[in-house]
Amino acid sequence: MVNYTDNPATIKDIAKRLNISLSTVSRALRNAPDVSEETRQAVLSLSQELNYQPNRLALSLRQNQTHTIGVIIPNLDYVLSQMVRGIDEVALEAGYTVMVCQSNESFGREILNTQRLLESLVDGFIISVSSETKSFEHFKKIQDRNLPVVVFDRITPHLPAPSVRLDNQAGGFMATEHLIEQGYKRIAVLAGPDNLGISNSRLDGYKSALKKHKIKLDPDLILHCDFNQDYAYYATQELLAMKKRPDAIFTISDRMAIGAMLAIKKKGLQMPTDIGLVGFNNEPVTGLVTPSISSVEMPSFEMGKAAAKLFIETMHNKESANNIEKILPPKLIIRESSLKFSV
Amino acid sequence: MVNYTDNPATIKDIAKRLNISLSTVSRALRNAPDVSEETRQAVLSLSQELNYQPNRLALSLRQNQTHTIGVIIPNLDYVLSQMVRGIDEVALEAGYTVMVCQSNESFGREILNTQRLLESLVDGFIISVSSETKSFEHFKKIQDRNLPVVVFDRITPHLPAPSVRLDNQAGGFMATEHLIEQGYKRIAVLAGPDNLGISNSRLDGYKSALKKHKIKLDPDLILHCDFNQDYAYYATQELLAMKKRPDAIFTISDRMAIGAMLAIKKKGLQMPTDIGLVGFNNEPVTGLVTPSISSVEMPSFEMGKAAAKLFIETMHNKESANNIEKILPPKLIIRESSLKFSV
DNA sequence: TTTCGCACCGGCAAGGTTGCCGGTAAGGTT
DNA sequence: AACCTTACCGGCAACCTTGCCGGTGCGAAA
Repeated sequence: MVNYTDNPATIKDIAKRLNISLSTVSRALRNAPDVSEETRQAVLSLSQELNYQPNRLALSLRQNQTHTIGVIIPNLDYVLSQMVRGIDEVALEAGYTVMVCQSNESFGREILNTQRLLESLVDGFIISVSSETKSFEHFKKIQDRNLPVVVFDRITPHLPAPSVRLDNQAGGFMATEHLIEQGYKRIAVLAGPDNLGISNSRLDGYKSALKKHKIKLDPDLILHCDFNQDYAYYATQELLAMKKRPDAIFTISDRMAIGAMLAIKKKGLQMPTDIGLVGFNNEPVTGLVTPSISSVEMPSFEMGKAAAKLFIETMHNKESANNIEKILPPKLIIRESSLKFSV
Repeated sequence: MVNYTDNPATIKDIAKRLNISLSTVSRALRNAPDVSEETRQAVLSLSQELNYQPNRLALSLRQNQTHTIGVIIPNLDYVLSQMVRGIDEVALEAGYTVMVCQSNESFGREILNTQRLLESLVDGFIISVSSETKSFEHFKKIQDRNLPVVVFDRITPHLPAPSVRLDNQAGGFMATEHLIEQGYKRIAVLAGPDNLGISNSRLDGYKSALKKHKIKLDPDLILHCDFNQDYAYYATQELLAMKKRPDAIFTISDRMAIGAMLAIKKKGLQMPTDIGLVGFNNEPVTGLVTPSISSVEMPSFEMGKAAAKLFIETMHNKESANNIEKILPPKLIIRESSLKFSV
């Protein structure tokens, strides 16, 4: 016996066919009490026969929640793809659907995205902010509506919320200390935009490694540039043109490391002998280029899972979890670009 | 003057405050006729003051459409990320929101995803099928409900629907012909799983290039393996261990090209002199490794946009557009791995 | 016999929006 | 004076589901 109508069956159809009320059918389907075993069985079997599926729209309208999470991310590069996969994984498990919006690192687009997701009545947000973002008014709207927010990866003090992030300082520290231990003396940094916490933390790690090893900080060796291969290329050319050029470069991302590598090669310098290089993120490409590039690995997939888990927790007890901050450890992957001596 | 309640304002609130009926407010907001200019202005200004935003849930329930597109893709690698960005772009413009689900190349997961998206009452689907998928029952459910479907990239005759794809045969052809013109005689292919149309088309292109240049097809030179770097690595080792080993390899994806490259290097052979190599997709990594790898470029971002546009069209006149098939041209990017003579 | 408790069930309203229809008043037409 | 048009507006139902409350009938206890 099949569905009689084109439209999906509703509770009403079942009620009519069984000559009982809507309420009873509803109760039967939800395993609520106040239904005799007999009618429950009848309802259940008929609902199967009609291939009944509850209408999520009506349910959401009634219960005022959509079981949907809005995810805003700056792009879909390697790292973020992994994170999204992690979020997806956990969300699916918990019965949530995910709406992913890319801001493309654009402030205006990010505003538009939040707008759209708010209109879609998502139950909350998981956010990694765009590098362009310096004002946070659009996110306040979210919290005004009392919706849970979890920030991850790129966090910022301007958006207080439970967060999941890498221990970026530790990452910067281990990259720098590694270079120091390999005998490099003048270590430059290609940092990101200076409003980006993620970049500044890695920079802090760099600084504290220098401090620990009693190396004087040279401000000329710190360059802020866009999170981008081309900018890094030009910035590196500048670095290499200095009178006392650096003998190692730590870049805040692998994209930038690639840019640096290209500039170094163009200049005719050899890694690791003439100059050392360490990147960040451990994208697969770092292991494939020649020389292979050392990089700080972050557990992206795990971070995504952690963010989604934290979101679900925050969802379930809104107040308590407000100051939670999950910090995951990085791991240095040493490759040819920085390995003067074997370890 | 601010919102008086915690909850977002509804049409009801406006009606009450202005002492008019819900219907009138609704009409005023939708710029429908039958509203005096005076009351319309009153409604509009009050709705701004209260920061009224229509409740999409109620709207969707009423109008039986959610303005949401379900997107199912096998993963979020470089190419698919670009495509998703293209889809996003067009969908946003057209007032649609996108729900992206990754099947992770898993058949079971793909079923689950369609299930979930159907429950979410998406207005239709944009699909690129998993490589594992050999049965298509789960997609039939979609078409049973008369929802529009557009397939892209990985299309299959088992799922008839308007489609957007690369001219894969042309891609395979130009890659192969290029190798032939460079003087390679024994050209091997690393193909994907043999149920994957995308792979078979590229293979067809390979075959017709051989035919055109009167080169006998050697079945031993065609290897099917998983779409995956490691498998390609082992497959290439096999190829290189043959008595009469191939002097060029065309791989159906860049991932596989990387695997092949590693195997070639391990064996101590030189590209392009000892052996030529051409990949597919033109992922950025192909331009960064040494030697850089020639690859067939596909306009991923444009394909995503085209898919979304086609979806919207299909949406608007359900019947007519059923047999549309948009085919985009590939472009060969020649790099060191296959360039014996300059062009 | 009355009262109570229990097991089961139905009606109504609400959630926010729109489509359809009917209604009113003012003005114009025959 | 009777009728029609026009411009505007409100009521009701529907989309689908659930929560609350108010039943009904029956057996058991007082």
